[in-house]
This record gives sequence, structure tokens and C-alpha cells, in this order.
Amino acid sequence: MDVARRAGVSTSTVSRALRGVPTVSPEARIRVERAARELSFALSRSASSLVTGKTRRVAVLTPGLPRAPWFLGTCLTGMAGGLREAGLDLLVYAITDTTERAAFFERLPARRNADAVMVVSFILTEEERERLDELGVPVVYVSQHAPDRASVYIDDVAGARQGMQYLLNLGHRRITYLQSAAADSFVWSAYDRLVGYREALEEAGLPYDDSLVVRAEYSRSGIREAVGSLLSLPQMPTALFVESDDMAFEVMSILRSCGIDVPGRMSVLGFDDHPLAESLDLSTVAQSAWRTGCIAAELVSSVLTDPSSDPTRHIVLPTHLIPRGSTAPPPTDHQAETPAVAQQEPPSPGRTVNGS
Amino acid sequence: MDVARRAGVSTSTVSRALRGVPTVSPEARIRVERAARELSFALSRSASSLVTGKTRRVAVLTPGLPRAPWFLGTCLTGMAGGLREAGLDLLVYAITDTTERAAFFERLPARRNADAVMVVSFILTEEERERLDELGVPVVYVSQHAPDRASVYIDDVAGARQGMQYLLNLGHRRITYLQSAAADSFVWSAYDRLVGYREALEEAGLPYDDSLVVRAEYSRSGIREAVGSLLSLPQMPTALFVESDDMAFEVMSILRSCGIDVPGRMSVLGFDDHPLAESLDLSTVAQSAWRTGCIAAELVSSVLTDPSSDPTRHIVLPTHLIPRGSTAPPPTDHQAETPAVAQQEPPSPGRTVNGS
DNA sequence: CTGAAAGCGCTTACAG
DNA sequence: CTGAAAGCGCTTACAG
Repeated sequence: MDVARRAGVSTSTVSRALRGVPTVSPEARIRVERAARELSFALSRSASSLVTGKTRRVAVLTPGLPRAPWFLGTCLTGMAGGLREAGLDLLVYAITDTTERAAFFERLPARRNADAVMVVSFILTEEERERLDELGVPVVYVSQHAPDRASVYIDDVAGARQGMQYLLNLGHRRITYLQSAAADSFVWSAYDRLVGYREALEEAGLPYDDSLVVRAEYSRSGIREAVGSLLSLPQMPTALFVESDDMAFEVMSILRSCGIDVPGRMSVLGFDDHPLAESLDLSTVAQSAWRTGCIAAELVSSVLTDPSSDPTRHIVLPTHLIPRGSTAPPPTDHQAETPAVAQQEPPSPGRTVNGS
Repeated sequence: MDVARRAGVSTSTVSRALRGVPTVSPEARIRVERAARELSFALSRSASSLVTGKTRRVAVLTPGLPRAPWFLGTCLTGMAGGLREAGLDLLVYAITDTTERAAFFERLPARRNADAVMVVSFILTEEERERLDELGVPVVYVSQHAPDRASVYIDDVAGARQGMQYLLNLGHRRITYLQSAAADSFVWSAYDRLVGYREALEEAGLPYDDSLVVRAEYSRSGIREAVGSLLSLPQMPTALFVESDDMAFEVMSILRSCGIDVPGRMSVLGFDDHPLAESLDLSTVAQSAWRTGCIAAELVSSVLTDPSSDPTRHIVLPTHLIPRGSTAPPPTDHQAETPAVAQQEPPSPGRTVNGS
């Protein structure tokens, strides 16, 4: 090493000084640091890795064509930031199609090239998860549940309850839950949010009405169709709780194009706090993609530095409601009020219980 | 190596077989490949790197808190995909604040740990660029111009002209260009788009009117103020060409909240083709973040494999116009038409030249 | 076409 | 507190 010669010490001492090992005399340490700076020296991680067996790198597995690129972009930078603090680098494996997917799990190129793996925006099969386990390094699932594996995700049940509670507090009684029909990703989220929806209804003593829970294809026409089914119900909902902000934007745009005022005639509540939610004045249940990435990185580095820590730990992050302009109390519908009740179909048992 | 023993050959032969070196007998190659598969063997890049001096890794420098996370997320996955085809891995360095930024350029942790560097969504100073040059590896600037360095970016001038031509073809004559006042990023883009705006006007024989080019703080209130200044002009524009879709969404939302119909009374045209542009029915000049990342990755790998290729090559990507529902012909303004012209202030020289 | 040997740049017992 | 020496897992002339 040139640094060693310049500092007048052995390479062993250079190595120790640079890594902050305490058993180095202050003078030696200073000389080494100066020499390193003067020569713009940076350790070769390859050489270090070869002897320590640690790469100081963490691989992250993502879809190559992310459905929510804003989430991925934000989460990745959160991860990279969190890892950098621990002196770890971030390696991205973006998997675009099924061929690549198969090849990745067949060859596992991350083997020996990363100290840990994170999986984000990507739902794996149980076989794929088992294959990752074979890598023999910690694996952390981000923004998703993975049974018996370390996971970082938001509390979808509580988030959905927060949103429902808010709508109920505004006075809404007929509230739709609109979810994506896409089963391929974020499956637990969708399920958990529905659980939260039902729990909130139950607590409020309101009946669960199947016709108010609709699934939409994740496309403009799919969402339009779902909105259509709601607008043609004998009794329209007064609020729509939408599974994601992305879909909620579309819902708002469709409603307004139909002349239905949001929030005057219909409240719309999203989930995520998309970067545009503020601009577009969408009320939403917020999660932080950045924080999720950051926390996941911290979990990885803690598992890496402290092998005694539970490698299957689950971290559940909170959500919070952000009220904006897309929600308001339900319209005081003059036709449907007291006198009109008789015109409706006879109240169902569920409703009378509540009304009495 | 266990693989060598299992295949009954030397490690030299294993190495050659696995790398596809031609001087290996077919039988040996087959035995090695089988053994490698059976043992789920993956090469240690660290060990390879140590001897070849190549890491087979490319570092990408990004802001830790990206302004346009969707762009970064899409671009990164495009990059990772493009690199993977060349057998290269992607390393992400996310730089959050000025301290980290200084530390990065002081220490250059990428040194000896990446074969090339890409810079995306990040405008560096000339000193920082020179520092990167000192790494002695190819550096590619993505989504930006960098003088005398390899760069991949869209043709902002042509894109702006496409957008203008479209608005002119619709019949608009008073067209605003609304740009962000933020000088910190995408500076060339903003400048080039303005050039395209002016060129298109000139070609159409229309005067350049300073009061129609407005800068807005990148915030809801900043944009509202800019829109206000346009709405209080003696003669309102009939179309707004907005520097980015992000801002255009906000503009549309503000206009509509003021009761100004888009596109009935005012057309709005964006730039980018943001993932939500289709949902929100925003006409826009499209660029592909994914393709940009992909092309940048290809440029990197071509420079890496063919050292004779020009290391300062610029690749300019095309844009294309996507007409949607936020643009329409200008309103046929009955009051302002022929008879009303006299009521306006006397035509300025610029206007008369045009009108005569 | 193949193998033995040297060596890439570090870290780590070990001896002092 | 420090240095000489061995060795991590590969690749690459070199000799055969």
C-alpha cells in the first residue's frame, strides 16, 4: 500500500487505523489518516470482503416496472440513506418479467454478493421465499407481511379504521370501500384495509353492506365501471374510501366529469399520501414510503450487527389521517330525509336496530 | 473449490468454463456446469474483482429526497434492467443533505467500488464534476446536459416546440409558458424548453410577450400566485404550457377551483407524461424515464466494453405529444372578437406587425 | 485443452 | 501498540 509507505507504518496498521480499531497509537492514526486523505485513498471493498466474508452490501429486489414508481423511488432512497449510516451499500436487482424472475431465483446472483436482502413492492411465492432463505443471509420484507420472516409494513387495519372513523365523524353512514381487483401485489394491504373497514362499521353499530364494497380493475375504464355500479345503487353512498390515492385521483376525476361535486355530493378518501395528494387536495390516510425504507434499512443493519436479534421481527409502522378538501359532511339530502324514508324499501333489520 | 472437485477438474478450468472462455472442452464444460448447478454455486464478485480490477458494478448518484420520485423510481429500474443485460449490478448512493454531499465528494466512496458512475436527478457543480472525473472511471449524466461528459437527455427544445405547435394548431395565439422558479435542478431543461417556446412563436410569426412567461415558486401558493397574475392580465392567455406535469396538475386544480373550465375556457398542456397524466386527462409532451435509464445503462456498458468509444457522447432522446382532454381550441370569445378590438388599449407595435 | 503457481489488496491471528 | 506472514477465492500468464 502506498498509504503505508507514506505514513511510515505497515499495512496492518493502516488497516487498523482506517477501520477505527482502538489498538492504534494516536500518532500512527493521524499519519495514516493524513496519508489516506492526500492520496484520496478508499478501501477496496472487494479485497476486504474476500477476507472478512462480508460484502457490506445489501441487495434489494424490486419489480422492473413498478406499479407505484413514486413509492419505490422514495422507499429506495430511504433505504439507501439508512444503510449508508451503517456503512452499507445498496444493490438493486430489478426484475422485469417472468423469465428474469425465474432466472433470478434459479441462479440467485445475490449469493455471496450481499450480506442481506430486502424485498420491496414485490410479492413472492412461498417457494421463492424459501429459495431466498437458502441464501443464508437475513431477508427483510418491506411494505408487506411475510410469515416467519422479518417484515416492515404499515398498520393497514388501524389505518383503514382511522379513515373510517373520520368519515363516520363527518356524519357519513353509507360508505363504500373501493379496492383494486389486482391480486398480484399488496394483497395483505388490501385484505387488512378491508378488515379495518368492517371493524369500524361494526364498532359504529352500522351493518356491513356487501353492495358497498366494490372491486375495480386497475384501469380508467375499470374504475369508471365500479363508480357506475355505485351511482346506480338504489341508495348511493355518500363517501368513497378508496384503497389507494392513485385510484382515488381517478375516482375524483370521474365523479367530477359526471357533474358530481366532490366533496359536496360525494366525499372521497384515499390511502397513501401520494406526492400529489396535497396538490390535488385529496384527503388520505398517510403512510411514509421514505420512513418505511429507512426503518427497513435499520432493521437490516441491526440484524447484521447483532446476530442475537430476532431475525423474524415484524415492525408495524403507524399511519395518520390527513384531512383535505375531498371530504366533507354528507349532503343534507332533502328528498331522502324524514318524509321520504317511507318511500324507500322497508328498512332492513340492521338499520332499524341502529335507528331505534 | 468444491465445484472443481465435484467436476473432477482444476479451479482454472472451472473459472474458464463459468466465464464462457472458449478454450474448454465440451465435456469439461458440461461437468462444471452441472456441478455448479448442483451446488448452487455463484461466483464471488469480490474475488473476481480483486484480480481483474473490475467490480462489474455501476454506481448511481441520486438525491436522497427526490423532487420527482416517480421519475427516479422509473429511471432506476430502467437502469438496473439495462445493466443486468450487460451483467452489471447497480449500486445506489442517495445523498440527502449538504453534509452528506460534501462527505461524498471528499471521500468518493465509489472509488474502486464501481466501474462507472451515473448521475441522475442531481445537478452537480463543475467542481463536483471534476472530482468525479478524478475517479478515473466513465461518468454518465442522466436527464441532464453535462459539458464535455457523456450525457443522456431528452430534446427539450424540440419537445417544447411540439407542444407549442399543437397549441398553435388548435388555434391558440396567446400562450403562456409557466416555469418553476426553482433554479437548483433541471436547469437546462427549463432553459431549453423556453427556447423551444420562443422558436415556435417566432416561426408562427407571433410576437414574444414577456408578460406571458411567468415563473412560479414550486408550491401550491406560488403556483396560485402565478395563475393569478395571468388571470389579471388585460388580455388573458387561452392556453398554459406548463414546465412539468406536476405543476400542470396543480394549475388545473387551481383553475377549476376558480370556476375556469379546462379546457373550455383555458387549455393546459404539461411536460413529462407523469404516471397520473392519463388518469387526470392531462395533455402533455411525453418523455420516458424508463427508456432514459435504460439507454444510459447501455451507454455505460458500451463505454465499458469498448474503450475506443467516445466517452463524452451525448444521446438525445425524442419526446412526443400526447393529446388528452385538458387541451381544446380556444373559446370563441364573442365580446373580445372583431368589434371589441377597438376597446382594448391601442395595439402594440409587435401586435400590429402581426396583424397587418 | 488443462493444471500448478503466482498474485490481486486487504484482514487477522500471532509473536513481539 | 506494531509488523511479518498467511490466506480469503478467484483469474491469468505460463508451461505442458
